[in-house]
Amino acid sequence: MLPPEGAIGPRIKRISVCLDRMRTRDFEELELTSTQGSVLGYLVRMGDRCVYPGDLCKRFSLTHPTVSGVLQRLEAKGFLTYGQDDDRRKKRILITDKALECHQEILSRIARSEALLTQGLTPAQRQQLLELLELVQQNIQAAGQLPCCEKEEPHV
Amino acid sequence: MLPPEGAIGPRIKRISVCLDRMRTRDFEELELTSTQGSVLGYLVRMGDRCVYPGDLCKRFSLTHPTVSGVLQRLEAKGFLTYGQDDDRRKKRILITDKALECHQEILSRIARSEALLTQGLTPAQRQQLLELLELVQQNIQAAGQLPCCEKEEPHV
DNA sequence: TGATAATATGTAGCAAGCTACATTTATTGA
DNA sequence: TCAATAAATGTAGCTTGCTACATATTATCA
Repeated sequence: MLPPEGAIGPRIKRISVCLDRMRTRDFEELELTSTQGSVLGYLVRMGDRCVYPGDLCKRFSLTHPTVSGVLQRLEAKGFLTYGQDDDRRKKRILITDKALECHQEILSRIARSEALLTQGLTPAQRQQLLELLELVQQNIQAAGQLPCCEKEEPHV
Repeated sequence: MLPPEGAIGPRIKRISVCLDRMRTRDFEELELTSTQGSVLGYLVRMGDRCVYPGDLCKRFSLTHPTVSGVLQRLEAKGFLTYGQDDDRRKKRILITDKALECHQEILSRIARSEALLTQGLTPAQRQQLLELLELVQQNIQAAGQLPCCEKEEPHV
């Protein structure tokens, strides 16, 4: 029975929540939240390559209703549009000029928050942290922690 | 401009979200969510010591409206009551028999998720990760990332 | 003492997670 | 070919975060 002081889980949760709070404040002047900034930043970095909502689910380990909501809010604010694709089950995502205009701001704010996070760590420590987090992530994903409603239940 | 693969922030966020999802499923048979389990587990471990909502804010780095909501739902499900204190601004939290009955289950589920998280890591790696996360947390808190509405704005 | 400030909590309303269910389109196999 | 399955997304309703605002009580100090 580990005392909470020595527990990894609560510490990760705290950092995640604080980081989201900080980033949402930092993104405020762009009319974006932390999550919206992350998604839009990813779309910007992907450039011309087609991105579908399902890709965002995998990329961010989120369920499709979550991604759906974020995309709807980004569309409502004019940062992207949501079109049809050849495969009409899919929706092709296109970022707008408004998004392109502020894309440098988005990327630099993302980079800034990332830099603040690992401030004072040596490059070796940073690398170590990254590798340890990868192991932790694998542990969770090995435990079958994909979103419940996304799981395929193969027919008998 | 770090590529997302090498970024610490997104990785921490992903792990945090996946962990919450996993724990909420694991807590399902106890009629608790991940957050509710964490809070109730803390209260159980505190035993007779007085705990107030404000203490939970500090403990979990959450704002008071968030804590308020969690406590209200725990009270609605009969896991605790919410009384008056000598200092009538404060509300004293008392866990009920229902909570005491399942407290072993709660604590063992918390321990189980913690164990899964660091499965396969050596004790040294685990310790390293903990220390690195502490540094990261200090970086965030040094950046003044306490909840905005909790901040005292000293009068001129 | 009594006004002002600080402390502790509550409520409203929003974003972002989730599950469960529904819908539409593609794919597959007898 | 066409029924059944899979895939991709949407919606409803919940919890958990947040900010902003409101309220009640205690503490402070001129």
